[in-house]
Amino acid sequence: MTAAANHHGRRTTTRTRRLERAGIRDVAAAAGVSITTVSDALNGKGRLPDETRTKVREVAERLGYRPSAAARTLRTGRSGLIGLTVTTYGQEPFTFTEFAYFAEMARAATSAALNRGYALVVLPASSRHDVWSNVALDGTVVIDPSDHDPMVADLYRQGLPVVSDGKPGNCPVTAWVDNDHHAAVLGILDHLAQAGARRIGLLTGTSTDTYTRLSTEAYLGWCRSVGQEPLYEAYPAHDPCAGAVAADRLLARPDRPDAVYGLFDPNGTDLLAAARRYHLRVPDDLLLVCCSESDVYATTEPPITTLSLKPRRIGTTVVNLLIDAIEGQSSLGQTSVGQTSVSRTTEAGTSTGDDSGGPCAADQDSSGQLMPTELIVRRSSQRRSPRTTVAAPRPPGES
Amino acid sequence: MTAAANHHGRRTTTRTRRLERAGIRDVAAAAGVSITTVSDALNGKGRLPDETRTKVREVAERLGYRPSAAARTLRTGRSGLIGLTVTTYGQEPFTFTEFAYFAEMARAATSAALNRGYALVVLPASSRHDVWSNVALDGTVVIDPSDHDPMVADLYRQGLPVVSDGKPGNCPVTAWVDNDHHAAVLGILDHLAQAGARRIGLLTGTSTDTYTRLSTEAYLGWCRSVGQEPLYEAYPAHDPCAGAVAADRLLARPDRPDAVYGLFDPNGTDLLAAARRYHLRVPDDLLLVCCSESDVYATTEPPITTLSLKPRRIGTTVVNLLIDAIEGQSSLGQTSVGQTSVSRTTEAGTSTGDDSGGPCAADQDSSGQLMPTELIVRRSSQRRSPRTTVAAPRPPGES
DNA sequence: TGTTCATGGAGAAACGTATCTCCGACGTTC
DNA sequence: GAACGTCGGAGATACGTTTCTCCATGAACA
Repeated sequence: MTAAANHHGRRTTTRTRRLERAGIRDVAAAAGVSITTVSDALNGKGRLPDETRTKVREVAERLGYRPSAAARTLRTGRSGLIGLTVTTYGQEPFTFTEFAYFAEMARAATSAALNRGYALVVLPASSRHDVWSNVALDGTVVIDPSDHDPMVADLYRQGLPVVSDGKPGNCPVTAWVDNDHHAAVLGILDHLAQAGARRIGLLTGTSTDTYTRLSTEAYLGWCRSVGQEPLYEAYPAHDPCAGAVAADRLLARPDRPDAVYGLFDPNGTDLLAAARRYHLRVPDDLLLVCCSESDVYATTEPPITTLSLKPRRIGTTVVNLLIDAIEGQSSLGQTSVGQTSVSRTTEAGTSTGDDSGGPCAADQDSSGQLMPTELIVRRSSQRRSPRTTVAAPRPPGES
Repeated sequence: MTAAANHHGRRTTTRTRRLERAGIRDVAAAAGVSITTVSDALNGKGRLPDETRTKVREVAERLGYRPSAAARTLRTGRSGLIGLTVTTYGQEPFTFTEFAYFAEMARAATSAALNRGYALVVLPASSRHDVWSNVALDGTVVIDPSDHDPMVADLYRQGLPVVSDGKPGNCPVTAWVDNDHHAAVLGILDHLAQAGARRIGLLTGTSTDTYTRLSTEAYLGWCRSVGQEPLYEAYPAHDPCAGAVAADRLLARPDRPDAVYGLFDPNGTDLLAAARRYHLRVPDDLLLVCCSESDVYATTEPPITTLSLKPRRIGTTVVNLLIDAIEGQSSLGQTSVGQTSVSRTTEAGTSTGDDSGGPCAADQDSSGQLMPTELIVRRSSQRRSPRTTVAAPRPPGES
């Protein structure tokens, strides 16, 4: 009678396991129903009376039944896992300069994924091929892919959705999200000019990623348009010491700028230290802005104006876009980003066009979103009234 | 002849797929060998002549064959995935105060896992049950588990190895790693006393995690042993503003301390700001130390002495311990941590003892490792010669 | 009394791999 | 020339699900 024994002849060694984890068969046997019924009851499918459902659930609970994720994945083709790929310098998983940005972004991405029932697995681009080809991914988020990124290409070729943070150079992606770096830099330069800057310098990087390239181009374009000689120093952004040196060089020039924008997180500190060395008062002699997600710049002396790329917003958007693609909802325009205001939307597409032959996802265009940035104005870029954008609750007794 | 057609009668609809990804069967058919041979050739198992191996590999490459991770996991019971669980405050995946610590630790853990062929999946403890029960994990790293953590208990009950960062309170784990918080605090207090401190204050937290508890206890014990009245302020560490307020309160006391140790990362900044408000010079009027992984304290004015918990070392050790457990190498003592010097090793065991009945891993004791910390001495805690431990290359022209 | 439906549920076929078992063929050796 | 070890590889099974198909049963209806 116990329907357990005659499972179609399979599982002849019924005795020898029994120690192992309970499977769906065991639940079915214990509940006196079929496997189908258990599956349906637990997953809320099929047509079953409530009593059957609750009974099956009880039995499953009692046996401590946990469905095998591997089996489910094998059957359904969905793993509920999305990759978070990050470019690397040297051995380390994430880049130094993008540290705060990345951490915030990853945090938001994790939250967003979780909210929709997915988990994130971190896969540095430099990891051994066998590692990330060994995990069943439903899709991948790529942070700042390099041109012709082999990993991205391989993933895409497998038919997996790929969404990138940072407008992709030359690799095909399902969608991308990026800040409006051009507008951001122009905004900062205008802000500095309005504060009285006559000669604005730039601290930039030597790498060829999108962020560095677009920002530098925007700066050069602005210089042309207002007729200012470009004043910039470029350094390898992944080297923390090189930043301090470059900042020093920039302020040591005979044609010293009276305002500087630094593209990378530590630049504020670097520039402040350099200014101190040359006895330049900030903001009186030198206006300062840098791009950073760190709030230490709220408490430096003086507090430094920063550009925030809003990594949380980016992370959330990227993940939601990816999951939309995974679940086949190509519902453009309702990204459910919350209160995000998208400043502008352009179309990208794999402009090379010839080898569009991705096995799947070939029907929807590779589209992108530009997200706005936020300038947090502090004393370092203002010569008059120190009016801050973010009104932090100030403890009493401030001088 | 083409052995493809008669696969035992299965796959009757051979025509209809063909669009999908190539499976091992397709490779076998194309290479004119059996599935077994393909599997063996690709995995370097079995007895096969080299020519067969290379031929199979060529065919597999040509077809773009990627083994199904899900199927492999189902068959072998190994997913190559390890969970990284982190406690949460509110909605966010990781805690605010542990931010830099966590980021560094996670980074090292990711590297270490990758080096051994595993990938990390981030699973906040607050995530929906269905999410993390839906991913096939080989084991889990838990950061600072709370007492009787239900998630940890559930994982452990499933027979999964669990290694915790932070000595676990009351939940059973396979192994744990923690800093020697007691020794660290005593070291700092001695250091401050040696620098001339007479009344050392503490900025601590109100939460009950191991770190906060052990550190506070060490402080209180030290006070007793030297006969000093305890001077401390506790605040909810997850609230960034509360830290600034608590720092202010501590320095506003009538029995104001002449040295303070802050347990959390932002405390250095908080205390510096508070000292400025009260016109206290650091280090002349007030000695300062805080626990932080951030290098911003190298460039504050003055630079602040910090205690580093060496999160990279912890992350590496934790992951290696976990993978050792997963792979059944209960080889204690050869953790392959690299150049790490373990200061002391104690034995913990699930001291409650009664329900040791984890289905697996029951043979090896739940053992722990204490790792040393590092005090990075800077100006804020020295009244005489500013001799730093880390000799950062200083740019020329420093005043 | 037969026909139709809705209900509740059982059977069995995949999903794609790893691996255990076994088999033929080909030297070797006594 | 028969027993035997080794090489190279094929067959088949199991991993634990989901899901498609289909069958009873009883009620409603003509």
